[in-house]
Amino acid sequence: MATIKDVAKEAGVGVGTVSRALSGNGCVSDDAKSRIDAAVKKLDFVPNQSARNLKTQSSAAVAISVPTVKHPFFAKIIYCVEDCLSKSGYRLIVVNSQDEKSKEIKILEMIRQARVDGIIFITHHAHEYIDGNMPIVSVDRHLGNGVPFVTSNNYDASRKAVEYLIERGATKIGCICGSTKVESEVSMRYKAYCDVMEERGLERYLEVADFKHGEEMDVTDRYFKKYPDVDGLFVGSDMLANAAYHSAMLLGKNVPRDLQIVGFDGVMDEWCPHPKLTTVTQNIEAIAEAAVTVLFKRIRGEKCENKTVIDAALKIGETTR
Amino acid sequence: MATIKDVAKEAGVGVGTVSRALSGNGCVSDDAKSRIDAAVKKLDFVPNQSARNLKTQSSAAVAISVPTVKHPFFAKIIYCVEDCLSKSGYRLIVVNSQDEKSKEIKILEMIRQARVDGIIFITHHAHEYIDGNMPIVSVDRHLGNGVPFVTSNNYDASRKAVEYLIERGATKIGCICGSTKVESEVSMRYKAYCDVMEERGLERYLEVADFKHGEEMDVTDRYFKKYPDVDGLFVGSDMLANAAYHSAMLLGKNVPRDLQIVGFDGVMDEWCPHPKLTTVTQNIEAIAEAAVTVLFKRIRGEKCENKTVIDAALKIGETTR
DNA sequence: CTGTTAGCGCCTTCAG
DNA sequence: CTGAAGGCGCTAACAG
Repeated sequence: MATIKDVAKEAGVGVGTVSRALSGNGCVSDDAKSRIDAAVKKLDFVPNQSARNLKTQSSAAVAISVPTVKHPFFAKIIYCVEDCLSKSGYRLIVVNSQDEKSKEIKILEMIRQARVDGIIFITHHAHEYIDGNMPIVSVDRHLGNGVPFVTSNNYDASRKAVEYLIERGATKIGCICGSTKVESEVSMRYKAYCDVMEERGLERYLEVADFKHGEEMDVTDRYFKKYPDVDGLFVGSDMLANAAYHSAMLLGKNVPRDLQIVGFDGVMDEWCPHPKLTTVTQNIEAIAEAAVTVLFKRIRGEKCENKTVIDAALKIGETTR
Repeated sequence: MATIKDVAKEAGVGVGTVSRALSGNGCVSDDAKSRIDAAVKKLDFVPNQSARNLKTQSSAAVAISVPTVKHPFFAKIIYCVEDCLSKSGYRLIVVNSQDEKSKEIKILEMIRQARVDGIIFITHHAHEYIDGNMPIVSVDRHLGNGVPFVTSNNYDASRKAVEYLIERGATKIGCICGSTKVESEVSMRYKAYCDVMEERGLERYLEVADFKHGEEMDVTDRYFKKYPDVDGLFVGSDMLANAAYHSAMLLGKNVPRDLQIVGFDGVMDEWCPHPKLTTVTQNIEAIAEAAVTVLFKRIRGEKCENKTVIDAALKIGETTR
């Protein structure tokens, strides 16, 4: 495999000139440049990234840690982040933490091993010793210690969702959300529900459920047993909303006639063509882009906003009237 | 940040000894070892992976290229591959080719830049200049030139699926499959259907559709318009089978009473809790594990089997009687 | 068993 | 604008 030295010899110049020509840092005469290009082509030269990394103390790679890729929301985040990074010549290393703290700690190690320049960290755990000085950004979670994060405007969007149910004539409005172990913007979703209910003097039918991926329909079945006659339901995620739809249908409820459902995320439509949920659609492309932008700032050591909010919009589907 | 040199000085030994102690190659006295351990701890030393990579000409990283992570099958493959690799201390770089050949070519470049030790390549395109000497393995695709690949026993499993429909009383049995641009094991799915139909002297209602992710229901709607009275349907993927289910239901067909459906993949249940498809379940954990095993052999330059077949089993759900 | 040494391939001053 | 030279941090071969 040819090295920069071979190219230099072939082109009849010094290695420094080749390096400058290839990296674009510093000036090189057109004459030298064209001879170098020819030599590169002739020798089929490709710069060795490891050597570059060692010298520049960076890796042109970013890691993302998610509980599991096997979840539509995370899959889409990863898709968008990768798309964004590849445009800047960066690579994305994906790690499934499987919600295990020990695996997440390994990921944190990667920063120190110079295997990655930064980390996008989506976790349910608290990590004491990470702080805002490290090249880390989170999504939807407060990792604390000044770690910047990107999130949708969960509270406002959720209020709109609940108010929409009222507007469409629902009178007994319930809410199901997943619980979160760390302080998360996601909890704003049921907070908004509670606030709206309180303001309107309406009774609450709230369930904050602790469940695993795959147990969604158990949760919704249980909910309908407990509150059989709600006619409006705001659900904290589309996976759960989809489960609620099927639970309700199997119980003989007609959606949206007997029960209207509004979800949150806007990711299910890619996987399940039916039903088309009325749902708060997060702008995941924008979230990913913002996360990458903030992360790059952190990598360069620049100051950056601690919290970035991306607008989410209510999208009307077939589960409301 | 401490280097191996600092550790050596602190421990009062040479750098070679430290290197041997840390990597485990070569013998080190217990005395030296304990002093080195202490120094490592005191200095909070972490070996620099870039330097290691440069020296060893490897990266302890593998890349996987898929059309999109936003597909349950690929998401699960990635999940399993990552799990497998992380146990061997390897990292996984994920690339969405978005079905674009140009992006795939970039990925191939990564190998040469020594950024990755190997590639798991899942593509719809032909790449002329890759061959069995490169550390590449594919899934379900014949990349040709001796590139090894891992696949389910598509043909046999599909035959069983079609025969199961017959067994359950279906008489007008149709089949919908996605088309593939390269020679792919996936085409065995409709080949099996055709063979069974032929052997039994039954008429075929086959549609090999060329469509994009997201257009599934267009395909199935069209299919039912063309063949309104099939009462058994073998579908080449779960995404499509799910779409067929919803298409049929919206047309007033009762599944499984009027129409029985068998899918292929076994991945939808994680994303959509309903309906529980009767489907040929691929053993993706085993596929991923085999792909990694074969890839490691290729990386070490060992000979390996060109084709690895993993058993897929028919799983009975609620879309057959 | 151990210290020393010579690079891995590249980038980046530094004189010219 | 350019060539030469000195590392980046680590491993592996070598002579003790």
